[in-house]
Amino acid sequence: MADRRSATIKDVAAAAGVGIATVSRVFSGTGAVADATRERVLAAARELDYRPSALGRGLKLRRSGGIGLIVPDVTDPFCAELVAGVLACARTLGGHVIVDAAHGDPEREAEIVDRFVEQRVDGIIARPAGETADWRAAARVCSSVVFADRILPGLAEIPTVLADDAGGVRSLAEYLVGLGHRRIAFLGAAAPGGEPGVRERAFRDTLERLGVPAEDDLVVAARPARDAAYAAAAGLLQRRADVTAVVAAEHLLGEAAVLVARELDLRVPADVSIAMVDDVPWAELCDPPLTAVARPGRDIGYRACELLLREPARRGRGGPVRLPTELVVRGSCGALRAGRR
Amino acid sequence: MADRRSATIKDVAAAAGVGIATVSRVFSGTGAVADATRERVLAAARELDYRPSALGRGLKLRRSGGIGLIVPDVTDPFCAELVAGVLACARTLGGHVIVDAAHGDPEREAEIVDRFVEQRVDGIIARPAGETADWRAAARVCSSVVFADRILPGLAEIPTVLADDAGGVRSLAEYLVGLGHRRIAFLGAAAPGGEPGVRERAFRDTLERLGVPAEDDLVVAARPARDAAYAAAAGLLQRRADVTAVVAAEHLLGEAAVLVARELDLRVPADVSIAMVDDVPWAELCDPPLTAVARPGRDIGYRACELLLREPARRGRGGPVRLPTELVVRGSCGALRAGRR
DNA sequence: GTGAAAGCGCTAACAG
DNA sequence: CTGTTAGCGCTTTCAC
Repeated sequence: MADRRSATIKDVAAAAGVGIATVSRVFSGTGAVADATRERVLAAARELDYRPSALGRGLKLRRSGGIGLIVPDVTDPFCAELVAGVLACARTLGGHVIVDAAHGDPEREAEIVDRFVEQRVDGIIARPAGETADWRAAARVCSSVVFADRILPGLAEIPTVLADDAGGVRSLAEYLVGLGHRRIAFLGAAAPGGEPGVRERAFRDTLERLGVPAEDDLVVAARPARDAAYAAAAGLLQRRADVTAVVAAEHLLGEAAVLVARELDLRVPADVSIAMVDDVPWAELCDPPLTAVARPGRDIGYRACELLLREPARRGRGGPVRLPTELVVRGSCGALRAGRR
Repeated sequence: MADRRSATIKDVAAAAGVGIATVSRVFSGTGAVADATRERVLAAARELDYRPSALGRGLKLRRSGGIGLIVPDVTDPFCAELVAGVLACARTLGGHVIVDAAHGDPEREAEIVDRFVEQRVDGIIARPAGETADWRAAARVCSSVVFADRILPGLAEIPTVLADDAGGVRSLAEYLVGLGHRRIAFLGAAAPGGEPGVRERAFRDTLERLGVPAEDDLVVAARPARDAAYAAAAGLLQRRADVTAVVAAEHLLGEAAVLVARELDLRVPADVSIAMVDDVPWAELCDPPLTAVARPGRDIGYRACELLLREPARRGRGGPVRLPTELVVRGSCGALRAGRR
């Protein structure tokens, strides 16, 4: 009880009067051990407060049993869901998760990957910031890699789990057009958030398909930061007072739109309809509650982890896994009536 | 390049024509190595794509260089901030962070602690769910423990970093009384969120000090879940139509209050003022924007990590570290006018 | 400065 | 069924 350092397998073996291999068998669940012996070992272990060392085991097995997870920012609601999904899956599969945030910086991301490799993680899940990190080497040397929520152009061979962002934006656009809107603006992310350009392309394609002009002037891109988002939204709404609806490609942009509309004394949805991608928890707290496309962050994380740990075979076959989104209609979009604004 | 298994220190030593000890010295920064030799080693390592194994090093050093972090739920905004703070600090100190969520379940928490001990983490930071886990053993056997945002009655000797919740609630109460409110309700958490009862006590004390009656009937407790929070808020506001202000002890309760007020067609703040603890990102998106007490989640995490890794000496001395909160006044509280409601 | 050797705690043959 | 043995990759005396 007052041992300076914790008991080892050797101590337990001695105390139980067995060989260390037997103790190992008891704790690793490998091989067969007589019930009586097992009891004796367990008793000795309990007595000594023995904890098998994952370090020793890991060294022998040359894997740590952990997985590395890289997200841009753990405080982003979507990322947090992603993390939660990975944790949930890892738990059922008996692995632990090392988490780190790259904050969109490819250099930093590369460092994190390096560190994960040193830790000999069993695999890495990342919402990648860029191609600086040596993903291929990471996947090859000691672990496999799965991307989540973002596909990297040059690394198509890395298995990936995505939300069907295109489908989400499409349903948003169809919904607004269905309400009668014709001058619909799109607030997109400049540095890609999701497959680069996918959302914007889906927006344009859908409008075109429905015979609504997608004016270039109504499609703006902002850096994914609070101030930039606000600036973009304000610029748009002031420049084009005739827009009747805006689609925001991510929650920061949606928030900016709400704030700007309030600032400009535009009523939502009477003066302008607002809808966005990402059904953050506060969407229903807004007044009016915000119509949004829910992306399954948790499922993406869970699935990515499953892919990594459980289905190494199926990885990457047939392109990225794409999970469905869901349009959640609330009160922030209204039917267009003639003569508005 | 096509090695089946990654290069070891031995491979590098051979390739560089030196002993493994020298390679070790180069990579661990220990001891002195001639510049020429170092270059040779580095070159060989680069050639072989060598990554020192944290497993081997950890085994030798009997510590993994990582820390374990336990929160109730990574998707909770406050917890997410806490995690971000720990990550930030760990990064500067060169450690990695294993994260897991206990979801308020002491059993699960105990399992996580066990697992962390097996991993031989250098320390554990927890927003503890309960006393089931053997915190003392964890602190003794192989790592130290620091609590964050919650103090455990029976474990006062564990160093702890807290927000000044009492101060936060006090400022909220003072603010509302200052606006003229006299019938102020308190929505508290039944299962403790923060030091048990601290917020409620601060609320009652403050009112009393200011000569305002704190009616028991106006102080209600809800389980920290969405539905329970809503039920509690609805019950309160319907039962006592005469309350003019409500203080919510955490963001779930504040949100519930907002929703219920809207449901009941109460205008905020004209009919009822609402303020809450926890300045979540969407507080300013509400209409009207919510007055709230900001708790420094990130700082708490950072400080806890610092305490764990950098200042083992100062730990626990002089009671818990208590970080200040800040009252953020927005538009959800108004001055009481005679004859309201 | 540098190398040889002895483990750190554990698992996996291989004998018995 | 169980014990013995040989490492897994690294750090660290201790000589040279």
